Amino acid sequence: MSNGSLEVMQNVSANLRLARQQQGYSQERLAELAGISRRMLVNIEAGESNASIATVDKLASALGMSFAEVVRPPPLADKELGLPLRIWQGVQDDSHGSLLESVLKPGMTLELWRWQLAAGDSYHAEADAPGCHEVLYMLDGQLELLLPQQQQRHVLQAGQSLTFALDQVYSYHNPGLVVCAFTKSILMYPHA
Amino acid sequence: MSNGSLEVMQNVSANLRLARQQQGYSQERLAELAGISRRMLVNIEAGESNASIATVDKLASALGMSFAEVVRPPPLADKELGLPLRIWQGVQDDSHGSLLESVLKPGMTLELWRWQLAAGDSYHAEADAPGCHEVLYMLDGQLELLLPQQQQRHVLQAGQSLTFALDQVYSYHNPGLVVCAFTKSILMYPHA
DNA sequence: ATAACAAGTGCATTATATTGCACTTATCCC
DNA sequence: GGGATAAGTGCAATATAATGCACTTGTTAT
Repeated sequence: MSNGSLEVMQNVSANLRLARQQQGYSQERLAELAGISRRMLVNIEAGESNASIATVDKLASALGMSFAEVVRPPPLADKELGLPLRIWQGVQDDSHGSLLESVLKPGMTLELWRWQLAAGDSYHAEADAPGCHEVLYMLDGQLELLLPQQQQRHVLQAGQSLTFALDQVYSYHNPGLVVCAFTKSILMYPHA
Repeated sequence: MSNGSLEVMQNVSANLRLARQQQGYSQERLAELAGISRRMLVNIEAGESNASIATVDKLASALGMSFAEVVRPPPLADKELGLPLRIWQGVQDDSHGSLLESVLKPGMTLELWRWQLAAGDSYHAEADAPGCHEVLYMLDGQLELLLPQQQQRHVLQAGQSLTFALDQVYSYHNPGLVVCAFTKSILMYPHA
């Protein structure tokens, strides 16, 4: 039992219920997928249970989420496309649900972009000037980064970040089934 | 019981043991501080127990850590596969529903943070060194930024961004009814 | 050598997470 | 109306997390 006062469990119940509803599962179906009883899921969603790590992990997996995602404080609710954005520079939009926009005025030593790539979408970029570095921070979903010159391929998850030099070709790809979102910072001055 | 195969519990045991030793606590002392039995702590550190959320949370608190910190993969996950490329799993620090997460390793000329402020929560900061600039980009909710030295007050909405110099006091406040989230970039110019 | 402390083990006991089932309530559809 | 699905409740039964204690092992210090 245990009262629902534990903050972490409150996060768990809120996140689970939201994710379950967004994916269109009933409690019974999700419990079945996770391999736990529906009774337990009811308790967890109601915040009336102090679940074990394993139980929460089963539910996270069944929903395609990481444990950290389920445990973290309230979700970035309206993740879907079309949230109000103030745009400083032109928007390049490639029709099927992807979105590229510059968050900052151009001409600074820092560029800041917010990107969304639709499921399955890709983007290829040529090499930029030496001394430029990119900082990528995943907000939602998954992103696959390809660096052919280094024969490297990385899959980034929400919450992870990655830094690399921009004097090489690279390409993005969204391997997931849902739209992914990330911020892309470009540092313009030379740096060790 | 449960075998020690669950990845999250492996993280928990490794992180707890490391933090406990770094802070110079014996198992008995930590168990006492956390309000759990020493036997349980032994099991958890040995990875032989599928602990409950509440138990892990008690231990995290006793060590001055956040739940997320205890659950995250060990810091060695700092995988440096290729030299110019770094993946970094953010370090979180959440208290009473707000969340401050360092997205990048410290020590770069660019810092990148992800913040969440609980509804009604505030944060006050003293003046930083000249030459530092902040770029704030709202992801969700509302944020009120106060710059008392300039007698300015700005309310930012999701999608908006704002830049200001850090050589002055400033404070954040979440005036909304829901949690707000934003990224906070700090640019550190070597000079000027 | 003895004492003292920290860490690990085995096991019976207790507390509680988890299950299963029967039931209610509400909504939607034919 | 009746039938179907989804969500929530109460309660006994079971599995297991969590406790307490006695014990071993290893280390350090006097």
